[in-house]
Amino acid sequence: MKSEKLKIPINTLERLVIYQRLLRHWIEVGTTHVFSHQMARLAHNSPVQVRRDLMQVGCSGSSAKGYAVRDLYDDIHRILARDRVRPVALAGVGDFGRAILAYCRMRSAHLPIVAAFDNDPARIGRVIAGCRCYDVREMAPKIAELGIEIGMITVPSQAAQEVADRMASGGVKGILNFTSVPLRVPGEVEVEDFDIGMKLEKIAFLCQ
Amino acid sequence: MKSEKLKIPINTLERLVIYQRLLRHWIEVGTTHVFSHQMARLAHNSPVQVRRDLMQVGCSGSSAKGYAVRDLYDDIHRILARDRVRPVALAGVGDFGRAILAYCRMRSAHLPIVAAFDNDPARIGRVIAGCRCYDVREMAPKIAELGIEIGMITVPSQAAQEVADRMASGGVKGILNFTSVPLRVPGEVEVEDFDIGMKLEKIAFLCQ
DNA sequence: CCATCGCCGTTAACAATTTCACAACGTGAC
DNA sequence: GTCACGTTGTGAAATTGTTAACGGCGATGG
Repeated sequence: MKSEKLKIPINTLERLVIYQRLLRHWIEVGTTHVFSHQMARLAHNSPVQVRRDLMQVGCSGSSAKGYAVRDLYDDIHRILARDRVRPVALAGVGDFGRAILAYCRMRSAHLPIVAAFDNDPARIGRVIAGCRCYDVREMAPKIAELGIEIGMITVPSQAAQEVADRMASGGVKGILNFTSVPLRVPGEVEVEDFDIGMKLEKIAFLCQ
Repeated sequence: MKSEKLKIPINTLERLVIYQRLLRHWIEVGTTHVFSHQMARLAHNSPVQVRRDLMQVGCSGSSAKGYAVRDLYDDIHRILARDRVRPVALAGVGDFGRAILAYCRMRSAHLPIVAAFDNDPARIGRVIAGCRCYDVREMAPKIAELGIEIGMITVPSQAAQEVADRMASGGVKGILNFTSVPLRVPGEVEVEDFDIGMKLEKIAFLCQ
């Protein structure tokens, strides 16, 4: 399966990640083949959608057995990761930050959190959930030094913009923003907002 | 603005929530009017899109001053909330759960978290971040008793499905799933997955 | 008072995404 | 062998979402 120069629609991309998660589960359970309708049921979408997505990225199955779990997982992983490790930084080691650090330890290794930052002296210098915590003021040079490409922001709202500025000046390419503050960043930096409030409102609206 | 019988596309809905968040910020800052292009810049989309979204839900502004912040906020709020309070429950008071409890305390009151659940005796019976914590085994009756319509799941992965079952049997209409486990629920229950891993992969892909 | 300007509201064109419909294919039953 | 079945892969249609284009209106400044 060619993973080169594929223009993957944003929606398809999101679903691929979901499929990957499902596949990981099947690998653990020992399932070797799955049908599109099985994936669809767990991914909350339709079999055709699944087939179309997989077709779009060049994966194929057999009409008799469905898709080979292991192969499919590897293909998707290759597409998403492109065989590169991309170090991640996390700013703000509160409840949220700690939860994320813990969560990410269990994940596949191509997006490792290699540094945490905080402004609380009680945290600076310690290793939290397997990750060293630095002073937030060292952020820009550390990001450059460690080749960090992606930053996650889990600081209190008031500090969010300042932290984003530091990340941007350190040279990150993308920011995952967990605060509800709309960030202003240089044009070349991608921002993805991760807003609990939004999802809550969304599901409240959908199921009323 | 009539909030009745509007069929709002899912994408528009998501953007409305974003606009609402921006507006709340402007209210705090004391801004009374905004232009579509200002909203667009912070919402990471185009002025036309903003105007179209607002038109779609029947909000209007003036060409001279733009949109009245307060009115717009109220309109959007009315559309999203429909003048109903919809109690929410949270299962799993770990780091993640606590962070969410704290976060939601500051939010508008139509989606209040009225109960938390856990299986840790050290937490059961206590009030955490302003929210009473019950035994997870009481969940179904409590949900019915308190009229809870929406559940959030922040328990460890292994427990996710069991908790989802309890919620469904208690009669929730929607579930926000923070675990990376694909949930199986009765067809009438809406599930929204909130997956950090997915967002991380997405932004990693986008900014490479 | 009139000209100009910037922005809103709306329709129409355009692009994307999803769904439909069905051919092709492998498998298992008989 | 061959028939029936269930699944994949995919063009085409339908739906949905986005962008472009433009008339209109109120404000502002001569």
